Amino acid sequence: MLFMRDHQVVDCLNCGLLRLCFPGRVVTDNRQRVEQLRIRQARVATGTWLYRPGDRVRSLFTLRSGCVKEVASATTESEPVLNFCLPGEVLGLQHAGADCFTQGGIAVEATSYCEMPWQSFQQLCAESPEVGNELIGLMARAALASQELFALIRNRDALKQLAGFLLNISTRMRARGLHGKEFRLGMSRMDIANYLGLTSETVSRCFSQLARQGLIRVQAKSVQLLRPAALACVFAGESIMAAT
Amino acid sequence: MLFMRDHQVVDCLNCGLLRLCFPGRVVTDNRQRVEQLRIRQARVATGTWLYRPGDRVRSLFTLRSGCVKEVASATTESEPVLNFCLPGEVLGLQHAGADCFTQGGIAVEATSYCEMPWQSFQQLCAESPEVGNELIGLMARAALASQELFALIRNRDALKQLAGFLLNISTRMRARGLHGKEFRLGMSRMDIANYLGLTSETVSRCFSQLARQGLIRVQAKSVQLLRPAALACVFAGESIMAAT
DNA sequence: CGGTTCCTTGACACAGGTCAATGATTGTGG
DNA sequence: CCACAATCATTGACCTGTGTCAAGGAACCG
Repeated sequence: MLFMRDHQVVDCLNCGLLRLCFPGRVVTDNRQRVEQLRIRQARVATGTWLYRPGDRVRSLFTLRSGCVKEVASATTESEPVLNFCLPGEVLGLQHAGADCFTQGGIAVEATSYCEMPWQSFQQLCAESPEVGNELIGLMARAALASQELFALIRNRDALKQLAGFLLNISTRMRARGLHGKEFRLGMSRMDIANYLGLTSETVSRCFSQLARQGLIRVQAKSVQLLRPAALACVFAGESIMAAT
Repeated sequence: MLFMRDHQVVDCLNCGLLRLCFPGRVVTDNRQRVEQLRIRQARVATGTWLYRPGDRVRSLFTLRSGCVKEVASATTESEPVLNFCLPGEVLGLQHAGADCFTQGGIAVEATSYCEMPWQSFQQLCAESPEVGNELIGLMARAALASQELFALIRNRDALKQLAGFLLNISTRMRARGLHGKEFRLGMSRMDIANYLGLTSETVSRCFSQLARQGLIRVQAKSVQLLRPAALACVFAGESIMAAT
């Protein structure tokens, strides 16, 4: 595995994802302040740890492309996956105010991200309560999303779980302005299994079953949702009616 | 079911749980400010909704005694339980900045709590960045705890799940200065089942099994951890060695 | 192009869901 | 304060769904 970190200081105001990091109004009110955040951009290869349990917490991350899985333990994989972070999403919010990471973050495919130091960010919060409120809102929404996924996983039905997982990914992609019906799942079947609390075999079988029923199309890591409404029916536990 | 709300304005500085709401240093630095928070105290009976999905978010809650379950849906129970809130813990943090509740909170036993308006609290945050940082830290820790529980539930073994659940409750009780080895589980078996993603029968069977092995003692809703170390072994998946 | 890793599919066993009946506990009204 | 009723907890028998083990095939990387 190549060590291909390649840091460079970034100008947020030229960043297309700017509004995804923080809502526009905060930024326009604080152009000079945002520039002081000293954000660094980096690209890493599959399998790279963005942070490990025990590392000192110094930064907050925003994904630009790729996918990062959050894991509970430092041991070599096959561990429960706590979350998948998608492009445009913020990573590491749960460690605000903590000394050391209690979790790890691993790129599951080639990933580029921005890294902003907490220190300068906290300073910005102190100067502008508005930014602090944005942070609080961001954390609250993340917590709600986390609990929603929580509920998803306890749907004691591998097929429902996978259907819910795909719909969740789709929704999050759409929220970032990407195609919600055709996307690439960068993570392995094993990662998905460790996320849903299943085995990779079962995940595989469920993919096949959904494909056989004509609800999705799977080509390696590319997934296409052919009948999202029917998929939602599967998730809800109803039989597949003639949904669009 | 009796409607036994009984509001009264509370003086936090005489509250024994004060330090549990917010760390001492914040309070001592802001005595006058805390008094302006206009906190109300209330007692409710089993089954009372503290808030329902769709209700406007106005307040933040702190439990003084009892237990509240957070649920995803407004329908009458038998729904996934997202979290149990124990005495001394803060409820509703995930709704910071939101308009309406997306979840509901139901007392699973006779419960008393404090209710503080977000409005006055946010004002306090704006005046004192230190309080804002406390809030952020509180939310971050809550998110981490939530993800830890997340991992717990995916232990695909009903016995391990229940062992982990009991240890988790025990740890949280101890963190609040209560007995960690002997406590009352106010919620029903069904609630526990809905929380762990099991059925009430399985939960019941696991309680019996742990009791049969001499690890716990169960008397209705009272639970006593006889061999916590052995319980931790069950949770970890190891066989029960001669742990204390 | 070859080797490794990952994905898919099959056969089988077992944990836990489902259905059902009995026993304990809680709360209510006389 | 006690008795009754309703809810909740426990236990058993049976069956489905998913984990486990194993083998073959596809995709990815050097």
